[in-house]
Amino acid sequence: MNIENAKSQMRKGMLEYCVLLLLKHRPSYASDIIQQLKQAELLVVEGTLYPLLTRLKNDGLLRYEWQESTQGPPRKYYALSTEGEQFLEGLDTAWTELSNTINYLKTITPKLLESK
Amino acid sequence: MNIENAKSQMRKGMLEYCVLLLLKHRPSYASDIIQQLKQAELLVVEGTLYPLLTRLKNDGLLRYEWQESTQGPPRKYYALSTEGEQFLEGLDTAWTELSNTINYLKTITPKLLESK
DNA sequence: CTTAGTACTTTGTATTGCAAGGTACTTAGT
DNA sequence: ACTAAGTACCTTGCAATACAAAGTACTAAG
Repeated sequence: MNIENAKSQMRKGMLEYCVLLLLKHRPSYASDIIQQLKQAELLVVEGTLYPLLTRLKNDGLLRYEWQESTQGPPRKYYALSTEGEQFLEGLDTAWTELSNTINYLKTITPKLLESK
Repeated sequence: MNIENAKSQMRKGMLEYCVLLLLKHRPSYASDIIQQLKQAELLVVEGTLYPLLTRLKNDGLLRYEWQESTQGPPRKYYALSTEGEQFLEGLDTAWTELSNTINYLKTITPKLLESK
């Protein structure tokens, strides 16, 4: 067990939320999403993102359309469906609840954190 | 894909963090931990927690000692090791970073949230 | 026509949450 | 004694998913 593995585990589930947040902002294609998440300091790789996008599309939360690129092969631009927007609202709630829970747990153990 | 599964995925990785936070507060045994997390509205079941505690112990992050109970069988009280405390600090950092990332992603998409 | 760049996809592995079932100790009732 | 109920710990099998690695395909430049 190392801290990197723990971070990776923390990202689990959050990735789905982050990707939907980004796509709500604007439709994007996979490589673009990876770059945007990188800017937000969330490292994701292709082998993670492509299956995730396919899953979300198969669940009806996303749709996509091909668009020509001025450079290189065509791109698959993903965007939220109506159902995807509703789902995202559910995730917003879940995130708020989880965030509150953890902050609550942190408040009951402030002593040791300050004693450093 | 349903929202419950998504929530479950979100909890992944966070559970480890939450359990360590609780054990920093005070040494506890498994059933007690489940009750405490329930109070914090984080539902965890035995089949999840016992393997997790065993993992953390095998990784040297926790230690335990048996204690007699006035009612029922003896209990395994888990507590953080020195290494566990350091690990927890790493998770604190990871949590803060992840939290900041998501809040940042939320700030770039405020429009649609307000348009409801 | 080869090379580099970009983009999409798939396969195999490891981790881990969870449902379900099992073991064992203690106490109370018959 | 024996049984039932309560508490606590543990294990097995399955499903979801992050990730590394390797593969396919299109475009542009030399």
